[in-house]
Amino acid sequence: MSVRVRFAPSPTGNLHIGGARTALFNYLFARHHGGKFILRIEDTDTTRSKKEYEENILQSLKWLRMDWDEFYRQSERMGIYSEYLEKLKSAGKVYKCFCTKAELDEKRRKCDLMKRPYKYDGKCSGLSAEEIKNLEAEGREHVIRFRIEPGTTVINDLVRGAISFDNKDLDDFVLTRSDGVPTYNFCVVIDDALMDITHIIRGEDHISNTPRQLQIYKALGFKEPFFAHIPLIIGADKAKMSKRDGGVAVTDYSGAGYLPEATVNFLALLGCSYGSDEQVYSLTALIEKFSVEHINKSPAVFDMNKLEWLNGFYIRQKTDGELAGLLTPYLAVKGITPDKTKLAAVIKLEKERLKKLGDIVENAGFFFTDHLEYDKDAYEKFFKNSGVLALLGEYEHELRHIAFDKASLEVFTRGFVEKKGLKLKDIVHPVRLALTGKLVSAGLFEVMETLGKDVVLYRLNQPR
RNA sequence: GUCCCCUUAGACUAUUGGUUAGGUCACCACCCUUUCAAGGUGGUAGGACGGGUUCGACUCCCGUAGGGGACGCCA
Repeated sequence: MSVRVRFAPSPTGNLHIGGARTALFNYLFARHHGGKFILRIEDTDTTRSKKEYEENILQSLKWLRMDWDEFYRQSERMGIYSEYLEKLKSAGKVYKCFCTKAELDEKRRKCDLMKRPYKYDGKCSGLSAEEIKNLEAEGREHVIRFRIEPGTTVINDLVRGAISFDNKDLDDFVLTRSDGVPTYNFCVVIDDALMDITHIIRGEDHISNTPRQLQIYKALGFKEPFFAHIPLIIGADKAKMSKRDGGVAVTDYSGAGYLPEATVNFLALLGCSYGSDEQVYSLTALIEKFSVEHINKSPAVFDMNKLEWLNGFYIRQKTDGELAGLLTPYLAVKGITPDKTKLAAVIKLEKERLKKLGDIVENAGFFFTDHLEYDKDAYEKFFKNSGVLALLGEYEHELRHIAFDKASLEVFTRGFVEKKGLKLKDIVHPVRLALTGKLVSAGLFEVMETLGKDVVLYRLNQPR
């Protein structure tokens, strides 16, 4: 049987960067084996699921270049779940539970107080037909719970080997809510079985759900899939990823100007290896080399440094033309709409200095503005010095007669400082400050050439 | 607290009982140099701890410590 895997996000938030990695591993596995990658939206939580989140998830997956072969939405499959619920009912595997949320909350609170683990106590598991009738007559709502069998449940995990659970640590969990909508633990099983999912690759946060799900497989006589629980991504502080780690949503990263190639490459490297010391992998290369055997067991820290390095690397691989298209939106949001020639010249200078596309604004904004903002400390240091100002004045004066290409500018400038008995840096730094407002930039003479004579002469006069 | 999982440098990883424990990011130094970046060269830094098993342990087993996850009418 050919491989079929799925990514099953719930649309209760934007696609999480960790979720994207889970999707990636599934995608790589499917493509590596020539199997199918299925996308299934798990939207049974009707109060929290939002269409906009589903759209964000689809958009993020597309941005990462992951295409899916089949698409499902659990909310559209309700009939199927109730059909299987009937089977469980007639097999006596489930029961109605009339406990209210308030009652359960109270029990949980008490357990917490006594430092005892909470587990549903099975209060309603032995209700007689008559008791049920009476409760229903009172108009009491109920959920359906699954009756856990005694014994032990073993997960044969492709990443971790055998993981075994004593069923007495499991409680009778809810299959359908009081409004009749089935819950996650029920729907996943039905869907995975009916969709012929062969391998379930998901985050290790699902390990503890797996024994419950396995019980449903057994009760319904479904064939068990293979499981591979992958380690989670954690933040620099070793806790869950948070906003401070650079964003939790894929769209945070796309928005900041990380390239999909870099993001995919980086995520693929977290918690997995590919049989060589190479760090740079295209999607195609990842597909070729991916293997669950190479997935690690321990959580991986999301290392911004490495992401930035990879992203800078991929930016440098882009052609100037590609970069023009990529960078334009980042300038546009700042109201900058450069002409093609100017943009091309700026890209040449900034390309190898960008860690992310969004850096273009900070790095090169001065090329496109009429109102320079000067670095405050640097301004004090250089432009409160009459000697420096006089020097700038002379430089500007002589510059009027110089051809404005970087080679001529450099020859002239070197001659100028030599004549004055100065070092090159004595003129370069104040000039850079006057032209860019900053102490760091691309090569000064290239900057001058790109800025053009008029602007350069004008800006050299401004500090006075 | 209970259950489950994990543990090679600051970070990601290689190693599958015999290696001078390898690579990458970060960091440091030097080169290049007008600053930054890029590039080049070199460097600092690692098997959590304690017991076993074995001729030999990073690798296997046990314990401890630390970390992560789960404990919902969320997924």
